[in-house]
Amino acid sequence: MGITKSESFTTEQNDMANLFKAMANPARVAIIQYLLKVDSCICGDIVNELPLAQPTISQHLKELKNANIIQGTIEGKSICYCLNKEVFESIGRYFMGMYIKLDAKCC
Amino acid sequence: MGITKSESFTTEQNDMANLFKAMANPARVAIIQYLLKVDSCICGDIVNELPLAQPTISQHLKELKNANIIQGTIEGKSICYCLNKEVFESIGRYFMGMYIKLDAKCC
DNA sequence: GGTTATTATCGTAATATTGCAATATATAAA
DNA sequence: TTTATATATTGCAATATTACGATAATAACC
Repeated sequence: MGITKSESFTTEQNDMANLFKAMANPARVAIIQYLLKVDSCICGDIVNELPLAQPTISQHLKELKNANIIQGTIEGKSICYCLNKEVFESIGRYFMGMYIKLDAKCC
Repeated sequence: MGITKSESFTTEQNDMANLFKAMANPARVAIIQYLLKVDSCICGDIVNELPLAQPTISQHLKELKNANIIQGTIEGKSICYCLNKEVFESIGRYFMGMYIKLDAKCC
């Protein structure tokens, strides 16, 4: 179908899936990496950094914002974007927690 | 289009995006959580655990295998699945690394 | 007011994903 | 060899995603 049976799964499972979905695109990975590289707010030069048209990037930024991965504040006629530190901490803990729990008692 | 311009991005960016894509579905999140919960190899009762048809689950397992998130070994007439510990460690480190790098010098 | 620069939205085409019924394959047991 | 059980593959319909041109909205500047 292309329709995921979200109602069959827990809210937590759907939330995790949506968070991963927000990062499941190379353009959005590139945006995140760029924001990490400059290590500060970026006011309006993301479009020049990526090989995609402006509406496309605007759409990707919107999805990252919806997922709470970045935040944008209006600054004059441009918008300043930066990464949401807490999200990365919680994702990191999620995976490190899994790693620690896993005993690798595998076949 | 629905087609991502993969060729415009680095191999690393595409690899990360593909890894997230493999986890960007509640059914696949549920499979991972189930394998984590039982904390051992599961030989053939995944289909009974999820509210999806057998071909659908088979397909999800295939995608998780392709992403190297799980591995499956044939055991008689069923297949034993378990999580790939290293993947979770490296994803965890990736995010914790981002968290540490981020100075939160945000607007 | 008008102009310019920046970002957002709309509409749409191309492609991808999801889910399942039907069927195929594989292995064990009888 | 036949039968039962477990998993994979195929084919397809419904829906989602990606990208972009055209256009709108917003805000600074003159």
